[in-house]
Amino acid sequence: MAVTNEQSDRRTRRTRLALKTAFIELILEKGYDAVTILDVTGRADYNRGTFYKHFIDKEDLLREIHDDLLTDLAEALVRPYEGLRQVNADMISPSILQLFRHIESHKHDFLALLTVSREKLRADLLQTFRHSMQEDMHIEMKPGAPQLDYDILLSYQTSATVGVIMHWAETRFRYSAEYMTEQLIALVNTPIDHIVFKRRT
Amino acid sequence: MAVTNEQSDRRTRRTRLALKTAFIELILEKGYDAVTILDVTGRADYNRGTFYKHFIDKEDLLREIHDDLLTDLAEALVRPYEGLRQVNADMISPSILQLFRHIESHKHDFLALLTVSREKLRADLLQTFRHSMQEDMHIEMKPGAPQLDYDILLSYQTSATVGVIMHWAETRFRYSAEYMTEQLIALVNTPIDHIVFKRRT
DNA sequence: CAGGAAACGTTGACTAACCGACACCACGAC
DNA sequence: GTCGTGGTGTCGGTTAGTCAACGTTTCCTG
Repeated sequence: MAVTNEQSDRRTRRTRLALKTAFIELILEKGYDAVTILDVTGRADYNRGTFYKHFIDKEDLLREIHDDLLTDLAEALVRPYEGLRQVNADMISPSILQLFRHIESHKHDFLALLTVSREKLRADLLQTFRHSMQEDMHIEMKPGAPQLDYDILLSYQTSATVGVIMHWAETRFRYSAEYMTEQLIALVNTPIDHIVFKRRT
Repeated sequence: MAVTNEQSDRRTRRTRLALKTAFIELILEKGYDAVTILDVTGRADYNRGTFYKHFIDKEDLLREIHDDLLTDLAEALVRPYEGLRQVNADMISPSILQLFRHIESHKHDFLALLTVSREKLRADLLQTFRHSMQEDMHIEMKPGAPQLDYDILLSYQTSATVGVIMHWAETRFRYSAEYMTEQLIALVNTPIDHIVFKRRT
């Protein structure tokens, strides 16, 4: 049997979404291991057999949720750059904001994935962001500035961004996407020698 | 073709509920007359043809929502009395609370019906409440108390209750079901001659 | 360890929902 | 006038989801 359709039929879209949503809720409530297929289909109000029309097993469903999220995030990150011939520093902020807003609107997905596999999520975020930035552009230094290596710059920036995102999630998204963006952009724009670290008295 | 079953199949339950919910949302957004079948099925994400598998037309759908609500309310009203041989005054409060809680949890339905046909809703509420109380019980006066006519008592009580509910809805359910119950019970228990109406100075 | 419950994974017959197409209206625009 | 444009109601063929049933595995508890 061919893998059949993708999202063409309303019914499949509805069902897959309902199963994913139910799964995420249940993971947050009782933890990944404790969730059964029966739980998922029960919560979503579908027949148990229907699950197997769409997914191989629990891991398969989780993997798809994971992949969906990462794909969407990568897309949100580069969408603001679409059509632009070159990207100046002032275009970074909208892009980061898009990214943070998307995370905020999918915070349950994010938290569920976080509880299941924190380090895998971090690693995949790093890899995805790096990859989609690398695909989309390269850099060129203004004359007089020190020449920077793009690969190193990317490592620096993506690590910092992902670090902030993980912290944001782990503190349960206390602040708004707007505030987080503001802070991150401020950090990017502040040379380290403008900051004074003082020893606690 | 037999009328088939009622709510047996998950699919029919899902679909009917989704269509009803979408319809209610749309009524509140743009008004009953402006809502098309295409709007409803679009919002609910179902094929237009599916609508006609379940409902004859827009009025049919509205009528069903209306009937559902009234049936549920009547049921909520008498459920607390179930199994009791006799009902004393102190059992009224839980019953009213049940009723108000149910309305609160279906406030969108209520508001939608309110905007479509205010007076029909009031009339049907009166009729339904009166009917389900009349079915369930009769009264007996304690010796020494003035002998009251049950039919008149019912008119008095149901009108008062429905009046309070309508006011509650029209002020967009500002207060909680608990508060409304408290107030209504206090009114029932306060003889009119304990209240002093003063002319505004 | 045995026995039983609970979840799994799969099957097959049935049916709701899908989609695209049809003809029919109502209405406003040109 | 008539030409869209947009909503209605209906149809037939196709496909997703339903339910009940099956044997299997897993895991707990007496």
